[in-house]
Amino acid sequence: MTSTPKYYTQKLRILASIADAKPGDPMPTERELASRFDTSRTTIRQALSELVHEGRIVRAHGRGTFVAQPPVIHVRSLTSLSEDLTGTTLDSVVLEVREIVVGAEVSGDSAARAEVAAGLELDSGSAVTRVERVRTSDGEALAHEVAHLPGTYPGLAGELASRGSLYATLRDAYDVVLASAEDEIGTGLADPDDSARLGIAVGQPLLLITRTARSGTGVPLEFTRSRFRGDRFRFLARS
Amino acid sequence: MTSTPKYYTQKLRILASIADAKPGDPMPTERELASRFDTSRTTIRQALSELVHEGRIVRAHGRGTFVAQPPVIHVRSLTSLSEDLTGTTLDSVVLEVREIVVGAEVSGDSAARAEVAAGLELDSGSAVTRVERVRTSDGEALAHEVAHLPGTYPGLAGELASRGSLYATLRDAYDVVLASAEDEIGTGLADPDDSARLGIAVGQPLLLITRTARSGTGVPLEFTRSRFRGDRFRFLARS
DNA sequence: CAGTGGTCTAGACCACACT
DNA sequence: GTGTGGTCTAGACCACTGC
Repeated sequence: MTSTPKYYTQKLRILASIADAKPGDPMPTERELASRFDTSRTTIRQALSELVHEGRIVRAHGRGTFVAQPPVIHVRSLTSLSEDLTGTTLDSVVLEVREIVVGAEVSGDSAARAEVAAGLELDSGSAVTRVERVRTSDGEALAHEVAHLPGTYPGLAGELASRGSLYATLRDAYDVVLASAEDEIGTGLADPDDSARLGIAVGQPLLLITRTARSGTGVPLEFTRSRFRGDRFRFLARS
Repeated sequence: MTSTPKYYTQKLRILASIADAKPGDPMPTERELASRFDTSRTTIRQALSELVHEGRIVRAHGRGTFVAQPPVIHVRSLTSLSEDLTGTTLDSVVLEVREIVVGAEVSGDSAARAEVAAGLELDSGSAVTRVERVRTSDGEALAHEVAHLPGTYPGLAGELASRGSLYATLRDAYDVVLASAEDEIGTGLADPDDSARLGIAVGQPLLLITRTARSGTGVPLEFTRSRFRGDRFRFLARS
């Protein structure tokens, strides 16, 4: 049997020490923990890093380390296809709405555009509307979401701003009704872009969700990639 | 803007160097990479750790580091409630089948038992059948799964052995039909137990899935907690 | 400015696999 | 034994926050 590494012992001790702490409570500093547990700061950081990955604590550069907030649970209902939340509200901030041409041999993110074309089952050169949003709850950024809709949606930015929900906007302003959806869910790690957009550390676990929604006749109407904070979010699928 | 850390630059360089490598191909050793990129082994390890978390490479203690296999996608179909897989087969190894009493004030895992009682909507003291399995694909351990079924199932271990699928066994041998299910999905980190059971490193990201399945009348018939390897697995939910 | 977390170093020793 | 990855140290400096 492998012996337990030191950092893991420290992790459990730290976990026990915050068992009845409230979200937002400050933790001892890394140097303080290192001296208290008579170990190196490196080892303490390894223990703290796992607790950060598990969503138990959060680190704030220059300010300190704090006990984390409990996770938000995102309910994805089958019958209504609406998005809902237990307890809190999931809002969104639109970063950009623009038209692009998919599958084209343009510089840069051509792989991403080919993927969108495949997801929407479109030919190269088709026009697609791209909607980039940050999903928030209580003012805290939880996810970065890029949706792609086949064709053009004149005035979409304005309609979205006044309605909030993308699905409600599609239904009410454009008569587009989604009948089924498929979500592929995996894990990933925050890169520097995620870090900046979501205010989390690089390397933090993410929940990656790729959604393809279709009409009643099976025509793809939406292809969306979402990157949710793994420490603050859970996904609920009903079937 | 924050400057890019050195380990992140190395990560991208390493990623580029294995762009056209095949799964299973050996990587240079950590010490070799450190000397080649003129940096410390610590920094190289930080870069490699992220690639491990992302499922791009795997580390084997004492043997070396290798390019990882592509992930397996688990399809969770709504209509049949059956479990299926794209490409490969998802098998299972039964570790244990036994009866327990939930919610009881016993030593140790009383919190877990209370949780099971709540999930199955049972009173404290009820009898429950506990089925512990390891899910495998191509002989590789992908997940650890603990299912709880209300009541007793005489001969379940034997029936399971001859049929394989838990749902098929419940339906064919016990006339238990599941009509709906709810999956709560989040991320987690491998602890030493996960590490031993799944053959992965402590701290590796996991996909945590808690499933509650019910009869047509809404009575809970199954409460299962699964811990899937995040680097080798994706979950597909249809609705 | 002082204090926090973030990165990096050079080196040591341990645990494990293979020969 | 040799070589691999796994853990740990003591210290340095950087980047950010808030006084």
